[in-house]
Amino acid sequence: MTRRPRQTVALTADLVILTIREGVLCVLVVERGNEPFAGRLALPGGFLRGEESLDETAARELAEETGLDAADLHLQQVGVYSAPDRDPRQRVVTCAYLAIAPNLPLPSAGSDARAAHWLPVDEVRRSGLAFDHDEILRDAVELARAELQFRTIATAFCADEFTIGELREVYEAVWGVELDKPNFHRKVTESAGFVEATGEKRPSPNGRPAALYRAGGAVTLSPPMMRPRS
Amino acid sequence: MTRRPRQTVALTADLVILTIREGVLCVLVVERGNEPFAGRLALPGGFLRGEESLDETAARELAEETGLDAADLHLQQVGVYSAPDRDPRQRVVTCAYLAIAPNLPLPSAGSDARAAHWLPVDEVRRSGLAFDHDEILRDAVELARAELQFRTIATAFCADEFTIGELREVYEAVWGVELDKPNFHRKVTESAGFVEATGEKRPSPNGRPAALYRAGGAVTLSPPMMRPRS
DNA sequence: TAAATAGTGTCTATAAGACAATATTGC
DNA sequence: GCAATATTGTCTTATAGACACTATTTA
Repeated sequence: MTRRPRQTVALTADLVILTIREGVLCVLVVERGNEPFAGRLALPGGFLRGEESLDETAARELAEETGLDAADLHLQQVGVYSAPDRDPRQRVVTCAYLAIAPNLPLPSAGSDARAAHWLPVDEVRRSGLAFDHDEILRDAVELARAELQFRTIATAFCADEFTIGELREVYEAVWGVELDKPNFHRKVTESAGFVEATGEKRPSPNGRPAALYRAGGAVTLSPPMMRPRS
Repeated sequence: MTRRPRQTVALTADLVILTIREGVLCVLVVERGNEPFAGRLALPGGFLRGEESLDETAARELAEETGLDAADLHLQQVGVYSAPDRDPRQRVVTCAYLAIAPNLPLPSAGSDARAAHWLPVDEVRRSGLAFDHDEILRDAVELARAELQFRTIATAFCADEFTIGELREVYEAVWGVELDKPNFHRKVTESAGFVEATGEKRPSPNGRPAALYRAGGAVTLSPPMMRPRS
C-alpha cells in the first residue's frame, strides 16, 4: 500500500446573502482590496478557524457583514466548490452558504474594511464576480427559488411582522413572475403554519390597510406553492 | 490587521450509496480495518487528491467501491460535515455525496481491501456507524426521500429497462409507504419525460407481463409526486 | 378454470387558476 | 364621491385518491 502525502487545503465559507429591496432581489457583494481580482466584486466570505465548524464560520462572517445574528436568519449550505484552480494563489476549497435577510437599513460596513453593497442579482450576473462566484451565485439563487416552493423561507425575507402583499412580493421578486393576489392571499392564509395573524393592521398611504402576520411554526409547505410554469 | 496562521485541513468525500434489494432500501458500508473505530462499519470514502475536485474524488471512490462509472449514476452533494472533533486523530472535513445505484450483482470488493456490504438502512441505523456517519446517512436518506418528490431520480434505482411496478417499489421502499398501483401507473406514464415505453414486455412467472420503460429525458417532475401525508 | 399481476375507467374530493365583486382606507 | 389596495366569492379546470373493473399471462 503506497502512502501518498495527504494533502491539506485551506477552507473558506462564502456567503450569498439575499434580500429584497424595492421589489428587486439583491445580493450583498464586497469590493476586493487585494489581489487576485483586486477592485472586482466578490461574495463575502472568510477562512475557517481552528476551533469552529464551517457553519460557525458562515455565521460569524454573516454577523460581521450584516450585523445580524445568524440565529435569527435563514442560513443553509448551498454546496462545495473545489476545482483545483478556482483560486490562482493556492488551493482553497469553499463551502457556499445561502443567507436570507429582511430588508436591512444599510449594509453596515461592520468591522471589516471592505466596502459592502446590496446590488440587484441581475446586475451582478451581468457584470460578473471574482473567482467562481458567478457559479455560486447562480446555484444559490436557484436553490432559493426551489426552496420557496416547498419551505416557508419566504418569511425570512420579511421583517418580524409583514403583510400578505409583502410576502407575495418576495415570491414575485425571487421567481420573476406575477402572482394572482386573491389566490395568493387565500393559499397563504389557509396553509397551516405558514403565517399567523397578529390582529394588527398596517395603515397604508393609498388604500385599505393590510392585516399584519408573523411567520408561523411550519417549516415545510404542503401542499407546495407551485411556481407557475414559465 | 493581525494575521493569524491560516489553517489547512484534510478533506474527504464520503459516499452514501443507496440501492434497493428485495424491496428494502440498502446502503453500502465498509468495515474499518484501522483505528479509530477499527472493526466498526462506516461509509466508504477517501481523501481528496491534489489534482482533482471533490466531485472527482467522490466519482473515483464510487468506481472503486462499486465498479460503476459515476457518469452512469446519480451522484450529488449532500453537505459538508466539519465539526472540529469529528475525527479524533486530526482535523478532517468531509463532503458527503449521495449516489443512487441499481441493484448491483455484488458489492464488488474492488481494488480496495476493505470488505464492503449492502445492508438495510434500518439495520444500519440501529447498529450505528463510525464517526458522524449516522448523521450523514440520515441526511442523505432524507435528501433522497425529498428528491423523489420533485426529480426523476427514482429511475436511477432501476436498471436500464424497468417496469412501472419496479419504479413503484422504489418509491415504496424509500418512502416506507404503500402506493396505489393504478394511480401510480397513470401518474408516471402521463408525466411528460419521466419514462418512455420501449415497446417490449417482460414475461412474468405469475401474471400478465409488464411493459418495459426507459428513463425519460426530464429531470424534474411537474407536478411533483407527492408523498402521502402519514 | 383459478391465481396473479398489469393496466384502464370512473367517480369524488381537493386544490389551482381566472376573475368578478366587495371592503376599507386617504383624498 | 374617486383612487388605491386588501380581501372574499364564485366558477372552471386540473389533479389526487379510492376503488371497481378489465386484460394477459402461468398453472
